[in-house]
Amino acid sequence: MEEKVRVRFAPSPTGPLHIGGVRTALFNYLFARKHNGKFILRIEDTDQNRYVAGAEEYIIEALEWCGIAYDEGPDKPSSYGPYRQSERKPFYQKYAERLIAKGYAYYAFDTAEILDFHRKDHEAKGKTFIYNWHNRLKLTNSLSLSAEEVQQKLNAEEEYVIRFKSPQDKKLTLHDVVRGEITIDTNILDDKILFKSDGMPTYHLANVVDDHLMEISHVIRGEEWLPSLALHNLLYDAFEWEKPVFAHLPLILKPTGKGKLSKRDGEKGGFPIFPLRWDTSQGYREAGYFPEAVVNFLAFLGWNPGTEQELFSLEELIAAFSLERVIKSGARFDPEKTKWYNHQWLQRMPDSVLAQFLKNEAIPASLKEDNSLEKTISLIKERADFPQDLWTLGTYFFIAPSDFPEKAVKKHWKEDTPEIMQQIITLLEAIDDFSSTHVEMAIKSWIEEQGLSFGKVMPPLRLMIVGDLRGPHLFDIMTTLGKEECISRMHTALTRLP
RNA sequence: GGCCCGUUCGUCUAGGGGUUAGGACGCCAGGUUUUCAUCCUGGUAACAGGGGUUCGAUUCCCCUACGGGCUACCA
Repeated sequence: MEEKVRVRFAPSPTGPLHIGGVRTALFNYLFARKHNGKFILRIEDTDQNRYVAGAEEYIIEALEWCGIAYDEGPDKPSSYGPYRQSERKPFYQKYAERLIAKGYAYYAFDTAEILDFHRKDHEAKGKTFIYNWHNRLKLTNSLSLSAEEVQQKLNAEEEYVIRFKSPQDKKLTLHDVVRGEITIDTNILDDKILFKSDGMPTYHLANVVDDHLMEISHVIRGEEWLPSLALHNLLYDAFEWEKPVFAHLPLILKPTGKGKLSKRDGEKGGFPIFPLRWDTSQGYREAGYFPEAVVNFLAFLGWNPGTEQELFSLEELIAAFSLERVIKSGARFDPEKTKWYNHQWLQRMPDSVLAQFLKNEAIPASLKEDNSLEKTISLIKERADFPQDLWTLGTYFFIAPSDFPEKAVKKHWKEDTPEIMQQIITLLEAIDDFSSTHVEMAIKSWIEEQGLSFGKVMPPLRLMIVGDLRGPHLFDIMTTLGKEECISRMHTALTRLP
């Protein structure tokens, strides 16, 4: 019998979600769906100073665009709510005090200035200031002061924080699905602040309390949280709560250089870092990526199915996903490969969908009624990475060429070319069945009859029809354009070329 | 600095005591397309270093190096 799976994605609304965050959400989502569990969105807005307006909406919109649907969240309430930590304040106060009552936490009255002084002082001596067992009695807190003094300060409404009393001389064995066992000496832990002087909890308290209250079974989060795992374990033990299973995901690293992927890298490397536009940074959506492609390449950053299949729909990912196959080491982000994924997904899109894109985004209004759109797309989509490429790659299907590249003209437009093309026009005019194979047959046999070379005819013909030496099979283009248009283009070209 | 985590082609990765160390992206070459791109075929390229353990280590252990994270009244 499988335990009930409940997982959460818990972003902080301090700005737009970047693709690293989307990846974390995705893995949680995949895991939940795989095990018929619930996926929860929880907004961790306990830092009032860093709150950014619009960030929560952005997160929700981004997840929706990616197809990562959550079962519970700020806009999808259930009995486990509310789903914004700012709306859960009473819980944290209560549990922080419970910890104090049990002797696992204490009030501390040290000011930011005094702590800062200690830190700098230690640093100057080449040491590190850690607020914990070896100096907590020398500082101002409810362990060093008498009960009367503490009560006096509390009554006077002096500012205080609540700190966790980290144990001394203990070896902790922590468990992580991705990394196995991790051992920690509690003596190097500091007495982390659980409850801030502004009445809000810190991440550590809020996270553990909420995960418990929301009955989270698996905590799947980024590796940056690994150092906090000891504290979180200790907290669960102090509350006498059952711990969830932990899985720490490897970080996504910069394409080049040092460190984890950041907003700057996108600007530098010319690739999106956010799923959707934020301020002046365009997102994957605006850059022409399909959500399917984004999800696909994100899934392969830090995970793989162990088979050689690389193209996965969301449904296929759900079926294939497992935490055991998550990779331990950080993954360098490769913007080139994201293009390849998009190319692959574009090939899988129905022509009707791509046609709609062209209609909406690219084609000038005057040309929108062209009914050969889908046919055109089937001819050019295989060379496109992005929907917008369909327009740049196939403009000539809609607009007759007016310029002809000098280099190509010089190479292929000879003295006798106009005469030959004139005869081709005559030939085309006589063709009734203007299908690709038929036109091809007619022209090819004519070339042979005349004893001409293909090289003398085909390149200039392409030049006249397309306006360049590129594009799909010429006879397919001609059929799509139709007899009249082809002949008209040839006449135009004859007047403009020497 | 301290603590924790990690290290297979340039990149994402498979593998795992005995393998020609496999795939994908990129790059290069050939083929197809009398074009360009796509596509197909082929090629390039890796077990960080040093000690152990072992008949045998890329695989297990230790050390070093390197990389990453954390070290806030931020998450």
